[in-house]
Amino acid sequence: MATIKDVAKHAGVAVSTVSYALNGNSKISKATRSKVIEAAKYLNYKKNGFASDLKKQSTYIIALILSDMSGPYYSEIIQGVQDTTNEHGYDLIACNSFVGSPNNKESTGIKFLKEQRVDGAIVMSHLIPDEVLIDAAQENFPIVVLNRNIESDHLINISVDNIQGGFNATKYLIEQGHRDIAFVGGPSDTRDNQDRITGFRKALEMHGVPYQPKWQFTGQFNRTSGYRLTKILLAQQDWPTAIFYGNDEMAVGGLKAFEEKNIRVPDEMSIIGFDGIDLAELIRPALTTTRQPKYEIGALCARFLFYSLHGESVAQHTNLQTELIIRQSTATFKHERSNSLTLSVSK
Amino acid sequence: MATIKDVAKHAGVAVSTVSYALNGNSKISKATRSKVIEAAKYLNYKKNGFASDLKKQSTYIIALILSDMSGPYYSEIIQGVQDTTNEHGYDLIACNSFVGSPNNKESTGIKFLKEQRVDGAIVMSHLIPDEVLIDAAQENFPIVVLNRNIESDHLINISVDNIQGGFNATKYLIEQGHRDIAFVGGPSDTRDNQDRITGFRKALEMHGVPYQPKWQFTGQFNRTSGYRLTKILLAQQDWPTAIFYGNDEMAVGGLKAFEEKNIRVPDEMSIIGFDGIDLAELIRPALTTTRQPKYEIGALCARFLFYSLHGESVAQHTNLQTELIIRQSTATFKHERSNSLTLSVSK
DNA sequence: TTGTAGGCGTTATCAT
DNA sequence: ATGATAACGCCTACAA
Repeated sequence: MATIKDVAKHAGVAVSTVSYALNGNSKISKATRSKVIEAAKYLNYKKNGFASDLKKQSTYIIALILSDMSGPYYSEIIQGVQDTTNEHGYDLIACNSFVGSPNNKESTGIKFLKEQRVDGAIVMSHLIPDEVLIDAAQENFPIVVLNRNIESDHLINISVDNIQGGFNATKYLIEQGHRDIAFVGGPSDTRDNQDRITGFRKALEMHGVPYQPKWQFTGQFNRTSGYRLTKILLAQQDWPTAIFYGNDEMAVGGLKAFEEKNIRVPDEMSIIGFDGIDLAELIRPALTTTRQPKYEIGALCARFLFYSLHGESVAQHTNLQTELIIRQSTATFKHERSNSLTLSVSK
Repeated sequence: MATIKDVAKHAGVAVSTVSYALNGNSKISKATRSKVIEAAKYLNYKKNGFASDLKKQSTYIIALILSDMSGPYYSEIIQGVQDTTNEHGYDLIACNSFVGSPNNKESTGIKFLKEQRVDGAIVMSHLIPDEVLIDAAQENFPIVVLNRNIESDHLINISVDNIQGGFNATKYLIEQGHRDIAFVGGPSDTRDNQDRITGFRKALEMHGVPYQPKWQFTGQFNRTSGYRLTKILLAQQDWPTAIFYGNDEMAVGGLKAFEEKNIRVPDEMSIIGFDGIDLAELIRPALTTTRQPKYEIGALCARFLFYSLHGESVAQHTNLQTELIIRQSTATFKHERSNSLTLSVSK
């Protein structure tokens, strides 16, 4: 690999001259510049990014840390981050934070955070422990975290009001006449899920509907898990008349389980999701859900990061509201259904 | 930011001792090591990744360069790349290659490629010019490219047989009795699209079905474009009985257009997509499509990159086959339909 | 077992 | 306008 020195030698000029010429400094004469450029081309010279970063102490890159780069949920959020990052002339890289390697290596996300290989980070994954974030965040290395609650300098919290979202969704179900409502959710150690449950139970309580532990399920935030848990639920003796799924993906999985059992949604069972992913409106029946302002979340995370990077002060906590979107997967509860359900169980 | 020197000073040892201690070199005594670790913790020392990379001349990171990180199409491919990368103990970062910045800056992808900020790259975006790839690829910097055909050292081509895929899909449509088949595709300057058209026309020709330029449409590989082009197609006087969409997303967009016009798929119109994304089987009617082995593509790209990185020889070109998946969006052509269509046009 | 010192490839300061 | 040179922070012979 040719270095700047080689180019200098080849062009018969000093190293510094090459650096100036290649970086477009105006004090280099036209003749020298073209001589340098030619030599660089001839030697197939490419600047070494690390050396440059090391010297300059900044990269103009920010990292987006996800729990799994391949998830569909992030799609729209990434769009928001991407656009904003671009607007500000920064580069964006995404890395994941899962720990799957055999050698028990740290995840890429943690590595980037610890070694400060970027100018700042947006963390959307819960797989990064709070302490790592707290001691990575610095004056010149701000971090934006989604859906947490960390009180620390240079750490900016952006959250979605999952409690309110869970509350409204449940309230809607109750208003539709449902009193037997199951909650089929994601991992119990994630704040998102906890908050949605909190909202769920709050709504139940406020409307005098008893909470039934037998109808609370815990799994993963994906389709397969939604499918499996629904099958388990259906294997139980008595069924709810409505199900609140922890997210849309789980609801889609649930839908498949109902299809297989020939249970009609929403006539025999109302279901509601969470997130408002694209798929929710494309599937049939179109899914009633709680929309998170995903693009805005992404854009806001990036904006706040840049504000902080530029020394402007930013609110430590920002809470975004959700919106209930009523589609075709929910219906008002009509009493007769209860029987038909019991019937289909017994056969 | 504390450096290794500060830690050395604080711990009362030499710089090299700190380096050894922190990197787990066995020749450091236990006492010294813990002294060093404590000092590091106290000063909140973090190794500077760039300095380290600069010295070591390798990063154990590979870059995945996409045209747009937020696209749903890549989801499964990324999974494959991710798993394989992990298996090999490398880190993976994703960056995009679109040029949207105001200052006409190079895309992040190109920057990473040129400055070799990683140990190797997988390029899935057509926004990176061939020449950039050709002169970025080096002995110690292999590049795997998807769906191109570049003959150059250290450049590994992995392609999906889009011609065969397009051919089989079209053949199937013809076998179902269709003779009036439209092609609603993506950008005409992408190889994927060109190849699918080639396959399409080859099948037409081979079965003696005339090719109709009026039924060939060019747009973008996304839902909106599929929707719009379909509306345009429907605004034309005569309709085909089947449509071959350039990809599944476009077909989904088309489906919406049909729904709006109350045209029943597949009874009145057969449609077929390409790719085999998740959505294709979830939507109603479930989409007949040509499945690309997406996970395998991702995994293979990563594997080949590592082989090359480890000095093993790799085939310069690999061609992966597709598979036709017949679902509910296609039906055999029955003659009467032709009339009912003309009827619905006139009203 | 620990310390010294040179160098990775750039950039930026200061002379010339 | 150009050149010499000292950092940037880390790693690693080699010496002690």
